[in-house]
Amino acid sequence: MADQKKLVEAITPMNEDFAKWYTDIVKKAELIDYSSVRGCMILRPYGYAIWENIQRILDTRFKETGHENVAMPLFIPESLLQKEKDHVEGFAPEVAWVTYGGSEKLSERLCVRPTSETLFCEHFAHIIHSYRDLPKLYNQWCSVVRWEKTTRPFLRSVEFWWQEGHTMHETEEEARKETLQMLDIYASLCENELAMPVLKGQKTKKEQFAGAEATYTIEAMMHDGVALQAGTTHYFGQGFAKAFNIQFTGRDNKLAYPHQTSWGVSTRLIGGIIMTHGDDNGLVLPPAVAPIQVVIIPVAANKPGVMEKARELFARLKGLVRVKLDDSDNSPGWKYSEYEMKGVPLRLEIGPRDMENNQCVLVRRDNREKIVVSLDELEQKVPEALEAVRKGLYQKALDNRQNMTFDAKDWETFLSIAQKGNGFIRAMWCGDEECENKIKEETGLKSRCIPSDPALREPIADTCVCCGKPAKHLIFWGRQY
RNA sequence: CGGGGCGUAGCUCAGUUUGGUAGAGUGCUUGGUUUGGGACCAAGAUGCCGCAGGUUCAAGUCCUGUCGCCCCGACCA
Repeated sequence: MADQKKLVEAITPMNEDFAKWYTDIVKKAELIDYSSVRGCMILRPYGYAIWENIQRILDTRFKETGHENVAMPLFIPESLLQKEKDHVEGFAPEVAWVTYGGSEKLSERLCVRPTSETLFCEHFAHIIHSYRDLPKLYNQWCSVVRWEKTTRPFLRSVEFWWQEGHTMHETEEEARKETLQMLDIYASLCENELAMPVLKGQKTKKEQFAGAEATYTIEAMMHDGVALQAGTTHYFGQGFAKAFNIQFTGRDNKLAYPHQTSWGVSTRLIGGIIMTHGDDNGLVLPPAVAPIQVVIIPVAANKPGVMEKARELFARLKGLVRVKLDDSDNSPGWKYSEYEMKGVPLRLEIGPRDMENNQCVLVRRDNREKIVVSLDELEQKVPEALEAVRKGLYQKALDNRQNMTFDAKDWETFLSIAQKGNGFIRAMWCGDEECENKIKEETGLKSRCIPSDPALREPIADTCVCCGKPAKHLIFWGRQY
């Protein structure tokens, strides 16, 4: 197409500079704006609407599984943060402190929450007395602050929006089950609604959350082969409960410490969507979270009956999908490019030629396929096309991941794959943190996880890829965002 | 936190070398013609030259400081 060139001019091509392509998209699709505070972003209506859709899906599932929403304070007194040793060591380097109230210096400085385990624990200590008070299944939607040195919109910002679930259970078994249940809910959101394949697994000790006994993760692979930690769930055991003196009287009339979990996903998921599905024409949104699922574009809108027909189609689709009619006087070509940039999954064109044939044209965002649809079948064909987009996106992302996942049985192979480019490397590991550190140092790759899927966990060799000692686990390695 | 680059109209940038009336393209507003892949004509509006000091008769331009953004590294759940 002659005009193709003009379309791509606006966005830096992916293959030329992936990082620039990414920032072009977040700005041009009007997802965010930068603010005057370093690393803090303004979520604009279009970006926030995506987040709202993610929230709605997750919040429904949290409630279906018995969780309740709460709101905790923004501030954590320093003494409270200090209570759990590993936790404070993990977070201290990146917390922001409030030292003044008005013009008075505070007697104790307050940390702006980087996560709220300590606040929840303090509260749990007040409200948990008996096994009858358990489980406590809490969640909060909020923003947190971590003073990151290098920031990127959605992927790593100083302030970001997320949900954090915090639960307390009578038994270890129940808490561990909760940890895995929430991981499944996250994975299902990613795989189904976000059309983003994720690898479920357990983090190594080195990559565990500060204060956790076990950390589980879903790892996505971006278009460029770099990993994105899309969500984590943690089993805490009784560590925090002991540090915060949370005790309850059990069924046996003895005092016991409850077993705890926490879990979270953040606006980083939006970064994942961008880098999984986006292309050189802009954002590509999975239908489930797209603020606009179908955009209706009238062609030759001044010709008799066209606008009326467009409004009629809008009214027919309105209760069925999130639909927008663009009746502005920009040219159709301009609108095509604009909504492609914004990732709208489906475009509906209606013009005089279509009206003569009682039809309209649907165009898929993922592959630009044009589908001519009889207006009699509109209500069936639109949802079908949206579902086709979802499947197409998932398959493309899955193919990309498979093409960029490699096995390495020995160190030479590992090195040569790591040097060649990005992607996941599957390799055996002895379980020793020294090997993990060495691999990080020499290749820049970190362990993503020990996969949950037994088929993926199947040993590919007997010895550790790094030191040659007997291997304990198969690990997925990769660079990360 | 180290190295490099950059802050001028909503956006992309020229102007800084050699100090002397604030610029272009695009976007925006109004009117008209158009409309199946970023249309065209005409008229108009838009600036604390990132911010604060300094040098100078005079600073977008020179000096000092500071804030922010981007890239590469280090750090990072």
